[in-house]
Amino acid sequence: MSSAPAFKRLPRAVREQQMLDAAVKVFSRRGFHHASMDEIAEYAGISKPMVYAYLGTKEELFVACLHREGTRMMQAIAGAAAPDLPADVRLWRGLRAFFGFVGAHRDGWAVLYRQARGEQPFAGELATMRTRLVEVVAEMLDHALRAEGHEVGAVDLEVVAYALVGATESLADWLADRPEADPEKTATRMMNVAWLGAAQLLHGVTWRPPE
Amino acid sequence: MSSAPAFKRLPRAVREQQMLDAAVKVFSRRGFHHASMDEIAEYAGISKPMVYAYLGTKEELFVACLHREGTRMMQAIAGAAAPDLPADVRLWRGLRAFFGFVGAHRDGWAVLYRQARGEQPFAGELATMRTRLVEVVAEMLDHALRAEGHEVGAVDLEVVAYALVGATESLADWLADRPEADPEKTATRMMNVAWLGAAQLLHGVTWRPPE
Amino acid sequence: MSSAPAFKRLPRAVREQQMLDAAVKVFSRRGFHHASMDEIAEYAGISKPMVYAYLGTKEELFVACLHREGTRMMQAIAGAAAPDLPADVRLWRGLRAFFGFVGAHRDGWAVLYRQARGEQPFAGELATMRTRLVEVVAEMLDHALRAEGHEVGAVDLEVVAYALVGATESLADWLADRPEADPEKTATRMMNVAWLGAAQLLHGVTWRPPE
Amino acid sequence: MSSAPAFKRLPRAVREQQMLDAAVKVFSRRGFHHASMDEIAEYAGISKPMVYAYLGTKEELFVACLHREGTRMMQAIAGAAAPDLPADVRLWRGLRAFFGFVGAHRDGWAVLYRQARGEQPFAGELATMRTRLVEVVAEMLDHALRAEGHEVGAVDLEVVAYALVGATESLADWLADRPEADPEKTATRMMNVAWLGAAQLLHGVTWRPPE
DNA sequence: TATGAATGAGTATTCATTCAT
DNA sequence: CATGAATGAATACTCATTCAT
Repeated sequence: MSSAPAFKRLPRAVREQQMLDAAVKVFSRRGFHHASMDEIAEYAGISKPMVYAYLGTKEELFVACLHREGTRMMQAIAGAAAPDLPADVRLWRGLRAFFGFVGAHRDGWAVLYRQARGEQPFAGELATMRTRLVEVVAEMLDHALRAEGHEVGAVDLEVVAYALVGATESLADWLADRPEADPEKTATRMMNVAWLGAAQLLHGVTWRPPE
Repeated sequence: MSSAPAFKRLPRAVREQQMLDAAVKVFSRRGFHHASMDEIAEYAGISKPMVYAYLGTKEELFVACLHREGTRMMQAIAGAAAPDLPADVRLWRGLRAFFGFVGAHRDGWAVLYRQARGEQPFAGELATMRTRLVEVVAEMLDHALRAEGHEVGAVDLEVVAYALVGATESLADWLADRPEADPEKTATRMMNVAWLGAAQLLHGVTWRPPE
Repeated sequence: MSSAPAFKRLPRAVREQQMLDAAVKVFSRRGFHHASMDEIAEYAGISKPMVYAYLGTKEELFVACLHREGTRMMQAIAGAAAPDLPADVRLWRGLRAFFGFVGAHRDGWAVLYRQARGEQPFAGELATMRTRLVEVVAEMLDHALRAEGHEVGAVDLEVVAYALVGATESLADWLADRPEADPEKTATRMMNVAWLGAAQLLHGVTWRPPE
Repeated sequence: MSSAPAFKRLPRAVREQQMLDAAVKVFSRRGFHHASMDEIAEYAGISKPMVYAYLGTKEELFVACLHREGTRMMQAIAGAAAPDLPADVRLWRGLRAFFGFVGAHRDGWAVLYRQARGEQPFAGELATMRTRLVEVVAEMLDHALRAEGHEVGAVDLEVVAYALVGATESLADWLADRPEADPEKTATRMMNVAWLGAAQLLHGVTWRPPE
């Protein structure tokens, strides 16, 4: 008698998470534009006005999804790569955590992120997220380079970090599209590309355009 | 009566190019979904039914744009990287051509491509395009590796090529967003990342996950 | 065979008038907010997108109605009150034309106007229309006053004109709500109030329509 | 524990007045349709269900506002124009009180009234209010006419009263829209129009407020 | 009494797409 | 070949109103 159907009149915080869960699912499946607020609400087992009341417009909802998933991912990475480890170990653990996360949430961050890149309204949120990633990577590289006695311009560092992040994103896509692929192996491959390249840079080896 | 204005009744091929020009502009500016067929037709100075008659539905039109721009880009690269050159030179020339192209057409391929990545309907076309790129890169690497006496699994090669392509795409975005940036310098940076990494691989150096 | 159903594929100008007719009817019946674009379109025998294509948003449509009806009314008045007549004759003819118009279009201008007064978005259009009326009246009064050697401040004139216009509007409402009432008689009564004033009436002075 | 904040659990009558205050403010600012019950409740510092419990639906709430403000206005007028004074003095005092009231509550009665005129659901309430005004005016005129030995038909009287009320409403709007305007002056102008009529004004006759 | 949670129903607006001429 | 006219279908968003606690 006292345990009435537990899914009615839930507190706001709970409902918000349910809605975000549903939204992530639907946005992932359909894409931002083909996802309808109706479907999201229905999927969340709630009526549309609640979604608007709690999470705002469709764009805001998408940003909220992106934000939550992005934060989770960053936490996964941060939890894996302690800042007092050597750069290569940090990079490896970070990559492993990243690909592990992407592999474990194949309809989460990677898909939303991919979609957001095509839409101007999300440029701001995206820039923020990518900047956080790039900063982490750049800081890692910078750290290592200084330890070896090298100095690199900020722009150079940023660009290299961008390249690494891009490569990683690309492999994340590759992984997200291949359910049978192994995240750990993918991370290893990425590490090969990233680190063997970076290691050279660390030792002062630089490629120059011919002539 | 008989001397009608010279810009009417153009041959079909010319008209199509005009439409594609308009479509590329509008898709770039607004994004796929926010671009309206009305605007595209108006921008092309033609009526909407003509667009449909010549180039089909909106999706087909977008694919046509993507295709044309992609082909142009591939040609620019192919024209720069002759297959009989050494791998590093080919890679460098290819990258330089690529970034030069992206820099010169800042509202062309890179933007369309970025948008297409978020939309499922274009997955096929995209896969085709990326595959062509990946194949070129993979073939380049394979060539070089065999010359050095190494053998690499197909999947590994594909993944590394993916990573390189992803890194390159990422820097293309970086470049497309920064009008003041120099394509050639960006190409050099990318080459540093790609080649110094790849070169190690060529020499059989491989990174292994610890323990 | 050649006289196909005449109400298809009509030229724009015709359709626009049909739409305006329908919109005036529906807005009058339901009021601005309770009128739905659906109903207007259906009433006009056309699909909704056409309404948007030709007349714009709901607000713009309402303004267009207001404008058309207002212009018609002003023309009716202007056609009746030639500027070279004495002020009282002009006033009388103007009033008669006005009430005649309102009486003849009981779901037209007066109703729309009444509705518009309550909604802020129409303040601009309303001000314009009322200003035109007030100007006509004020000019008439000023004309007459100067002829008598008097001079009155602009504000005073404006206020008096406002009062007259207000009184007239009020009677227009009164008339619009009473199908059985006689416009001409109403005009006469208004003329009495406006021209003679209550005090005169109290003393048994009464204005009579000429001949 | 027992000394709860003193502004909770107020007696019903007080709460109702608070709500009405809030509602009048919001309705005035936004207009009937654009005002939301949410905003009203928030503005009143109370939850929505309370508003419904105390004052009923949105329409009923609006009517209640209209009613309260109208009653206040009528009291202001009635308090100023004692029935044993001569007609012109009563009219003058009534007008002065009316414009004074409108000027002092620029977001009260006049605005609500203006809005109500456009909406059919309020026709009844409006008619009642206007009728009360018209009756007062008509009675005043009738009184005076009989004193002078004249007799006028009921309809004529009603129409004249309507015209006067309409003129007054119009000037009330004029005043409500012009924060810098002086209510007393406006009343004087109205009195001139009402009492003397345009013809008198043309001949230089002017009414002056007594004393 | 008082409220946070919840919703049904309605509506403006847009857009790809197709006839009829 | 070329176009103005026309529409079906979809969708974001709002709001008055009511339960369950």
